[in-house]
Amino acid sequence: MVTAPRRTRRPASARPATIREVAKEAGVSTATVSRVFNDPETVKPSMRARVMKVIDRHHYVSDGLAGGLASRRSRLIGLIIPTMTNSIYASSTQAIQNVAQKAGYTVLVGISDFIPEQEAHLIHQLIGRRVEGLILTGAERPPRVYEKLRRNGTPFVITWKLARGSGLPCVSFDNHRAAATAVAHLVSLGHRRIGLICGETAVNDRARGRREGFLAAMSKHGLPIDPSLLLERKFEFVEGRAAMHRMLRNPRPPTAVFCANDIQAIGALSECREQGLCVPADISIVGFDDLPIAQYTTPRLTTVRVPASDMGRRAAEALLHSMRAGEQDIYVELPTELIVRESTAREGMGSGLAFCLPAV
Amino acid sequence: MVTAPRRTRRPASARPATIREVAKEAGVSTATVSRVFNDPETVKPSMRARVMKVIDRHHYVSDGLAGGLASRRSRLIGLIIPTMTNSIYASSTQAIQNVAQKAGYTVLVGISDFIPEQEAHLIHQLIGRRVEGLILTGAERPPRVYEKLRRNGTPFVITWKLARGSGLPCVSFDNHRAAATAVAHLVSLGHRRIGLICGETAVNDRARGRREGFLAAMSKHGLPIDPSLLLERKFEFVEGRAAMHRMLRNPRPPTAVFCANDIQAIGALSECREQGLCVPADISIVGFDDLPIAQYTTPRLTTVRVPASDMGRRAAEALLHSMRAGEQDIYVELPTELIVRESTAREGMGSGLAFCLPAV
DNA sequence: CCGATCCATGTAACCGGTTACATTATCGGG
DNA sequence: CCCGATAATGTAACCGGTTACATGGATCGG
Repeated sequence: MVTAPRRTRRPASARPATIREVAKEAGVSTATVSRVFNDPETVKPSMRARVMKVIDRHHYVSDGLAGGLASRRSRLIGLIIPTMTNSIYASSTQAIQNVAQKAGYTVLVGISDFIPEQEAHLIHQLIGRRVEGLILTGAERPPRVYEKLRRNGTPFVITWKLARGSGLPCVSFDNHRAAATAVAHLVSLGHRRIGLICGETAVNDRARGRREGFLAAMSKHGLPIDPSLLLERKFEFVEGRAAMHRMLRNPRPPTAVFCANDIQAIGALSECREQGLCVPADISIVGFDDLPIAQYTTPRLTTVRVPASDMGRRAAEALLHSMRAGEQDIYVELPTELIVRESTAREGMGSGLAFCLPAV
Repeated sequence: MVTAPRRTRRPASARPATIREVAKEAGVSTATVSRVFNDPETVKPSMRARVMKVIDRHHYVSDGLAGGLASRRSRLIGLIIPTMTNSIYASSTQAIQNVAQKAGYTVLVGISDFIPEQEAHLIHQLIGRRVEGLILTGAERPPRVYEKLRRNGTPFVITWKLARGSGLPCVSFDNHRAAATAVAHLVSLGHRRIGLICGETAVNDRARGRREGFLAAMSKHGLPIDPSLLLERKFEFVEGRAAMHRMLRNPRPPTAVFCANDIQAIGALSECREQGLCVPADISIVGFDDLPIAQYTTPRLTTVRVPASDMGRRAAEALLHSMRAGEQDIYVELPTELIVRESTAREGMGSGLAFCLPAV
């Protein structure tokens, strides 16, 4: 039996051209071709033109793997976010992409789905891709992960969570304080029985920060905390809805609910409407994030605006700087802002007001 | 003056370990270490354990650039989408990520922002990263781009647009037909004066498909087309709002509007409410995409459900298959579905109905 | 007990760029 | 017209993995 050649060659047209082929055809050395890309000023215009012609003719695209390996610069930065279904991450991601692109970097995005093991795996993968820097979401992960980052010399920065005291580089706002602001707003409107709907604190230190901010604010204002009014759900509309459903079946339902993110808040809003309750007359709702959609709900959502885009931009800038400078002491705290719209009102206004929505 | 060494070395702890270091310390050859990763069954368990110990101790992470170069397999697939702010792309992206991950691939996402040059640039970049396959949005791009893909042997698949007749591989639904369905629904409710709000057809062949579907359906039903009722805007809530504002200031406003995406539809909805109009009593609105949020608007949005997640999954699967098989004839058409909710009603019902929302 | 076979491992060429350094053109001044 | 400086280009050793092939040891049937 005749053995076929081991590696079946693709048709020539589909095998990308190499720098040596280009160099040969242009009658120059590979170094010159390389310089045409990386240091165009150092090659004489006439020669540059000659090389460019060959490049264009062959649709030559320089191999980033080889280039990255040789130069020890992948021109890649990594980003890990927990989910794509919450559009708040779209804002920060967009901002990061912008900064990165301007600096000549490509962004590798990993989605962890709130699963710590998945996140650790993604970090490993991205280190393997030799990203020159990494933007992480949240600060909580096993020490071995941080150790791996350190040993592989990958600079990183944490977002969405202030990593106070830990010495970890971070660019974020204060989840704790922001949540407290929301509670303070509700208290100032006379609410005393306030519920909380938030993400799963076991796998989400941002949600935990907000929860703790909520609890701290409650006790600061001398309000009792009813554990049956503390609900944790996944980041989905339906989950927010289900949580609110539960909240309303409580023998003593709350007069206001703080939702630690807008997605759940909008689900909650919809559940109230379904139950024939008027927001804000019967019950007040505060969200968190200030998604674009928050201005378009009925009623418009009172929420905590989070500097997602700014945070992304500054995190990326800080990361690029730390990549160049080699030092990692980044600590940036960004402000949040309570946006009061229509979903919150004085406690005890009762139902039947003119602007109360009828159940459909 | 004393010259410093050219390349300042990072501290040893931050220089990632190499396979040769690991091999040496474990007392084996680099081939064995490599096999521990890529072909674990072929190395004796005792040896594997010995190597793994060294790997763990050093937090060794194999260099994907070098590996990709040597094996000619980057284990990367590329995805280009126009924007992150429309969450419909999150669904398809998520699905793609899932399939890719299961097959051992990482997804490189590029955002084109609806700018053709930007898209061409991203495609070039991704080819350069030696993605083994590429998932594109829409079919329209200069021939040189397709030529570049061909010459570099990068398989690809087009999504969000059926590339009929062009012979280009695609997995999509039919924008044209889906839009026509929406119009048919409105016509069946007695509407004759129907407006269109859609994306910018000049840079978006999906929007163009929907627009053409709209026009075709209108003339099929013998309805006149008023150019002043054909509006194109960017994909933003505010843009949909502004478009509807314009629509309503028309001397003869439409009784129904088809919005070629939900984002703009929700903006339009909000503008109607602002103007004291009742949807659907005064004016009907149909969206397109069926974003999760469409169930939570007031009124709930009638819209065309698009198989985003399915499409992403099938596109990724088809791409992986075509990467292996080396052939590129993919043509998959997925169904869409009109989801009738509350934002559409019979024409001429007039205002003042019980469930009409008062302006706030 | 020997050669064929198979399994586990080692050797080293190679992937396609980059870049330090060497070499050759170019140019201005004496 | 020659010399030294400078600009432009070439040479070839890497970068850190992979893998075809070689090698050596164990197994086994005859």
